[in-house]
This record gives sequence, structure tokens and C-alpha cells, in this order.
Amino acid sequence: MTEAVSRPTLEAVAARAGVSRATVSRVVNGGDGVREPLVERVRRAVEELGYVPNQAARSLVTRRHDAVAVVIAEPETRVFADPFFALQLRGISKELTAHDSQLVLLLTEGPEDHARVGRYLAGGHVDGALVFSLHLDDPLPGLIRGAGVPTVFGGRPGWGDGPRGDGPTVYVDCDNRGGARDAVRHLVALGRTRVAHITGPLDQTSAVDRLDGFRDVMVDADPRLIVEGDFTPAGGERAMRVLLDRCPEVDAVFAANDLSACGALRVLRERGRRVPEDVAVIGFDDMLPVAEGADPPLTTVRQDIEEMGRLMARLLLRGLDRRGRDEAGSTAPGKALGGAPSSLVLPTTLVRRASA
Amino acid sequence: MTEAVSRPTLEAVAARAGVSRATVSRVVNGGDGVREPLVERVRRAVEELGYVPNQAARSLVTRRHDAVAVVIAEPETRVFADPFFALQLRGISKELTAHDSQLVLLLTEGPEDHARVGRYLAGGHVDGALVFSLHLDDPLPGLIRGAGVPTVFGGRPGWGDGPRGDGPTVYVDCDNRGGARDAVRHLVALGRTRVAHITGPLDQTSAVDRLDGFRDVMVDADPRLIVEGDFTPAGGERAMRVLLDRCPEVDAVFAANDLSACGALRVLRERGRRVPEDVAVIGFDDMLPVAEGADPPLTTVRQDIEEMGRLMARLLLRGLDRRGRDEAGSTAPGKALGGAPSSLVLPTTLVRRASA
DNA sequence: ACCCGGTCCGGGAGCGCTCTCAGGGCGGCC
DNA sequence: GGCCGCCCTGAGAGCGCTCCCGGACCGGGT
Repeated sequence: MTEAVSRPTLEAVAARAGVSRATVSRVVNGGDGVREPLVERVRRAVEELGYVPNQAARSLVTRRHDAVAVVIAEPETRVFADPFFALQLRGISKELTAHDSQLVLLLTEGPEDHARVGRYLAGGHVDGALVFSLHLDDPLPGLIRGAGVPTVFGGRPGWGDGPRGDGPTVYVDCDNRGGARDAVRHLVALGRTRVAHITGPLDQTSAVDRLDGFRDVMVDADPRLIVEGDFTPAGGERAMRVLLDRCPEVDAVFAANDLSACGALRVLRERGRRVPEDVAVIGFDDMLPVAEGADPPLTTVRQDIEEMGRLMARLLLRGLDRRGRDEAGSTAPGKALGGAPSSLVLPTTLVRRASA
Repeated sequence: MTEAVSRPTLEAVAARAGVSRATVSRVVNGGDGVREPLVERVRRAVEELGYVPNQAARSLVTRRHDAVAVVIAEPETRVFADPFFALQLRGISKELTAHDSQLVLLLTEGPEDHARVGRYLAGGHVDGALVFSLHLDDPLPGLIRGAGVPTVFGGRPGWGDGPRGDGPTVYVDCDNRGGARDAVRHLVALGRTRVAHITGPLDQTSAVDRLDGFRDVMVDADPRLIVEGDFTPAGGERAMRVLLDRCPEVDAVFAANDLSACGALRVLRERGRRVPEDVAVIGFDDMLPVAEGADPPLTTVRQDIEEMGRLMARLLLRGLDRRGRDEAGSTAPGKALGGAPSSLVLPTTLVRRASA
């Protein structure tokens, strides 16, 4: 069994290149202030020995880890089973990789895990955190702010945009409200007059924002045309049934996500309503397998999930850089130059397919 | 900006508790061989100061990291966008958490990333690796074996079960072949005689194994009833069209996964075939939103994805333990006792819904 | 010829932890 | 009562790296 041979150290490389440890270190970390021939010699020695720096030793002194935690608070299975996080992770991973940072994934399974995550973050094992927390009453974000770790949130957190504690809350989200407005406007432009809304769970800001967008357009909507769903197909079915019972003449539905739109679609079919002739349907997310695979294919609001992930990572890394520089040198003006990281809201686009 | 106050060290705790560094260390790491009153004092000091061990310092000397890498080779977007990995990750995460290990996620975006992953793994930053590599020709597994890191694969790797290089290849997979057999037998039991198969991409072992299972039952199947798909709904549609054109009297379809089954369903509906009356359809995976949401709901073969993840992690950790013990003490018989980790193949179950 | 500034390299301390080893205390047994 | 041995604790070295600082060396100005 290939016993892990002790890997070469800086010392070994130094010996082989005939220089000091310090010089090798300099070369490995960029090579500033070392003359070319030496750089070359060291590089070769590194190559020949297959030297890889020991991250633990390095962190011990630099207090940097080149790693960020991604925290996904996931009370319900459902949430995680949709491709949302996968895409987000992809975006994050790409950006982190480009900056030689590692991605440490922390999934929480319930309240008992919160303490664990808090401890880990407070333990200073990572340079920063990217946090996905969906529910308004989630204690996790608070814990994390307490840990004093630079953090960027995925999705607008529940407590609003204002500063709280130290520094502003930084998040990346898509324009849920604007996207919803676009969807509803489209339905109106189609000549629909009885436009209903199947919401998401209203303890999540994304659901609330989409509802607000709906209301922005349907300013005096019949309250009976708004039914709370839960982002699942089953919830969409239930809501659609309620809707049809309450108000059989409904001629359009804006569902807060694609999954519930699918449920609605099924009920409509079952009840003999044609889509889009009798009832037009629009979803949200543009989850491809779902939206494209629906019958009929779903008109929906697209958000660029992967891009959101990428931007979260970028924001965090930029903040870390700034922080590093600030500590080191100039006092104030870094802010004016690099710009303090602030939240980002990405635009959405309406994707027209057959359902509306 | 809450400047990260320098966190308390072992030394500080020792001072506060009025003992030596070594004693605190012992307590923190289990407390064996320290008398109760002292343990208590130290515990209190730890609590009061909010001491968290510095993992970097610890790794530096122990050469353990309490972290494992999860490598997901992901040439195609599609693969990652299905909930498969999400569930797997969940299982892995749970198991690792229970053993106080961290999960470092490495996603590869193409060949240029392979070197990076290889370097990282060889760099000894993690104790082991869990690797998902789907394609037969993927060079990544080779690289990883080269890195000399304990590894467990997700899904049977392409090179078969035999030993290769050092030590046997350890993997966790579901019984693709057996599950396929069950599905096809069910169709036969239903009285269907012209049973077709839409395969997955045949450069993946899971697709090959499912095809083998199909053939096990349909020993002399008309080769025209086997069409290659690609695990996507679109691929399923294409395959189904081919099938109907070639052989209109087909009365059952076993699709290699739920997604392609959905595509097939759509084409069947479009061509006016009733499911299951005219054509029975079975999928594979039991991806809930897809299978349950299909019209009609899909009969399919379930595999416990989360459990597979959990078992991968368990296998790896067990291997690490064993390794640690072997190095430390007794020479050989550890193998007989703990049992060398060997591959695991989980059973599947047929879930009957409406489509067959 | 001397000094001064700048550039480049090496020596050495120390990051926070674990682990070995030696020593102190105490009970048991002759 | 004396001695042996065991259990517990503390001292100290050192993991591999970074970074500060001092020394060597070079060139130009006086």
C-alpha cells in the first residue's frame, strides 16, 4: 500500500536549489525581489521534487486559509432536491477556483446543526462565508454575523437591506419583484382580466417579493385570486383547485415558481381547461427540465442562477481583498477606489413558451 | 468593523485554568488520563474564553485534516442540474458531520481542471476523496489514484472491479442491472411482448448495466427495440420516435432513467398512444418531482441516493480509521477484524405508479 | 577613496498545536 | 517502614511555513 511518502518541504527544495528557505518561499509566492536565474533554479527544484506547499503550515502563520464556507440551511428536503443549489454551487465553484480558493460545504439539517456551523465559522477555519438561508425566522444568519466572518448572503435576507450590527448586509438576489411584474404585465397584455397568483411560502423573501410584484400590477386584485402555495407541485395543485372552485372564470395564473406552475397545469388539464386558450400560465425560475418538459412548455421568468453564485463569490473575495489591504496600509480611500461591496440584484427575463 | 480579535490559544486556556498546555490539549482531545477536577477546571476555562482549537496548527503536527474532498467530474451541465448530486451530497454531509469531518467540494469543468484537482489531492490537504466520475474515458480517476489518496468512488468505475495499481477499487453503486431486470420482468408479467429499451449514454457504466439487465430478461430481444438515449427528456423523445417508427406495435418501454421516460411519455401522448393501456412505461431513479409529476405518474426503479452518499462516506472514514490504526500498531490482523473496505451495491425497488 | 542608498539573499524567530519523556506523588506489598 | 511501580502532570521540541531584519554586494556621487 503506497505509504504516503513524506512530502518534500521548503527546506528540501531549498537544499536542492542551493538557496535558503526564505528564497524558495519568495519564489513560490510570486517571486518578487528574487533575481531571474535564481527564480529559474528554484522553479526547477520545485518541479523535480513535486513540491506542494503545506497549507496548514502556511495558514498557521498567515492566518489566511484560501477557503470559504458555503452554508446551506436546508430544513426541507424539497429545497435541496431542485437544481437551484447545484447551479449556484457551480457558479461559486468557478469563481473560487479562479482565485485558488477552496469550497467547504456545510449543510444544516436542523437547529442542532446551527451551533456546529456557528462554531466552525467562529473557529476561523475559513476566510469568509456564503450563506443560503431561506426562511425569515432562521436563526442561522444571526449566529453567523455573531461569528464575525465576512459573509455574503444568497437571496435577500429577511431583515431587510439596512445595516444591522456591524457593516451592511451584503447579498445577491434576482429581481423577484420586477420579474413578477413582467410576468403579470405579460398576462395583462394578453388580454387576461382575471389573473390569479399562486404564491410561494410567505416566510421566504423571494415568495414575498414575487407577491409584491404581482400586486404592483394588479393593484386591486380580488384577494380570492391569491392563494398561498409552497413551491411544490402538490402545493400548486392544491392552490389551483382552490382557485378554480372560488373563481371558475379565472383566465390566467402566475405561479411563484415552475414547480407549482406544473401542479397547476395538471389540475387545469384534469378539469378540462385548455392552456393557454382558456387559462394562461406563467411560472418562475426557468428550471429547464421542468419548464421545458411541462405540457405545454412553460412560459416563465428566468433568473441566471449560476451567475448569482459567481457574483456572490466575487463579492466575498473582493471584500476579503479590500479588508486585507486596509489592514495593511492606507487608511480610508480604498473604499472610494475599489468600492465597498454592496448587494447586487440581477435582472430577470421573461421566457415565452407555449403556456402564455 | 469588528476586527477579528486574536482568538484565545491553548496557552491562554492553560493560564486561566492554572494548568499546562499539555493538559488542556489532553482535555480538548477527549480528556483521557486527566483527573476529573482538572478536566472540569479546563472545561470551564475553555467555555469562558470561547476557545476553539486552531485546525491549522493541529494539522501541522497530526497530519490529519478531518476533511475529505468530494470530486464531481461534470463535463455536462445536465448531469449536475438533476437532484442526484444534491441528494448524494446530503448523505455524504450527514455522515461526515457525524465524524467531525469537513466536506471540501471540487467541481471540475473540463480537462484543464483535472490537473488542479490532482495537485490538490496530492497536496495532502484532505484525508481522503469521494469521487464521482461518470464517463468511461475520464482520466480523472487515474490521476486520483496516482495522488495516493484513499478514495471511494460513486458508481462503478469503468475499469471494472478488479484490483489495479495498489489496493482494490472501492465504490458504492446501486444494483443497476438487477433493478433493470425487475423493471423488465414487471413489464413481461403485465403480458407485454414487445418490450423496448431506451438506453442511457453507453459510455457510463450505469447505462451499460441497465442495458445488461434488460438483456438478461429479453434474451432474444429484437435489436431494433433498443435505442440509445442520453438520459435527457429530449433524448427520450428522439428515441421514442425512432421506436414508434421502427416498430409501431411496441407495447412497453423501459427507459434507463426518469427524464428520458418523460420524453417518451410526451411523444406517446403526441402520437395518440395511451399509457399504460397501449404502451406501458417504466423509468429509473425515482427522481421524485419528475416521476411523480409525470403524466401519468411514472412507475420506476428507486435507488436510495442519499444512502449511497452516506455509505460512501462511511466506507472512506472506516478505511481511514483502519489505516491509522494499522500504521500505529498491530501489523496485519486488523484486516481480519475490521474488514477491509470493499465495494457496496445497494438494492433497488420497483415503485408502481400509473404508467405500468 | 569613502559613504550612502538600494537591491537581493539568508538567518532566525515564532505561528498554535501535539506528543514524547521525565519527574512527582501516592498506593500496595513485602 | 521502605521500595517498587503506576498514574498523572509539565516541560520542551518541533511540525513547515512566513516574515522581519541584518548583512553582503553593487553603483554613483562627492
